Amino acid sequence: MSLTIMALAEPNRLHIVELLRDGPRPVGEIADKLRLRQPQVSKHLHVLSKAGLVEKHQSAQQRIYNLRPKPFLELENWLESYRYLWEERFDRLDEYLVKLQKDETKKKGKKHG
Amino acid sequence: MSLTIMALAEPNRLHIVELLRDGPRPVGEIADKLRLRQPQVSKHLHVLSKAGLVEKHQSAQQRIYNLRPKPFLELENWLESYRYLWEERFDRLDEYLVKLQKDETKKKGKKHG
DNA sequence: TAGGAATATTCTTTTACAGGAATATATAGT
DNA sequence: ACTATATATTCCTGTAAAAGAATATTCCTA
Repeated sequence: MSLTIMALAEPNRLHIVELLRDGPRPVGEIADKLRLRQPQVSKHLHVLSKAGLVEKHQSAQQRIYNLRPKPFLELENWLESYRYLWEERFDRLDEYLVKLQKDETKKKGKKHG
Repeated sequence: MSLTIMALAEPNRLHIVELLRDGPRPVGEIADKLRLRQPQVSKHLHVLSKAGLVEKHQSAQQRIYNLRPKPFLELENWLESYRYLWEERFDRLDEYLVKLQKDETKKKGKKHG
């Protein structure tokens, strides 16, 4: 998870991933389409590879990179634990503020009594 | 999207977000639980705030931070465009390799004829 | 096996950004 | 007004990591 997010946080790497969403691509084509230098693309792909986001297949001199599902699936699972944020009817903030209010009332009561 | 991911990519910020998943928290409590210094927490919260991931509410001297749904929802939507990765029956890689194979065959044919 | 094409690696330089320390600001209570 | 508490801001420094440049490696073809 953390590795996945860190790999995706670099803008050019995110672009590469978004390009690969449309299908597998050799390094040179990625460099062309994104107007990056080949060595930087290779380096970014290396990082993405370490994070398990892409895999490499060889075809003559070319290296074809394509996305791997696992980290995306994991990201999706992680996100699920935040789904309550837009699905819950009432905010937890309200809850919290009401709780604070109550605690405050208690304190004052104690002091006086 | 890009902003969201970049904000989440810093480990301590991710921890903060995961802590806030359980409910709103004042700065000091975040610092305590994550064993971070207060100024760093404030700074991280500032970044998270700029990315729209958190909002701040005031209660006496305390500032209560809590998660905002929007960026999570957007992340979820973004992820949806990758869902084919684990839902599709056949790999796009196979497709691509077969295509390469065909192109190669064509080339050789041309040369000879 | 020489040469060319595609990609990877290495080394250096540059830059963004996280942390540390000190200080400033805001709010409440006395 | 003064003090304490909670948080924010500023300035400085160190460092990780991205880009640039040059070179190495791998593989195919003639």
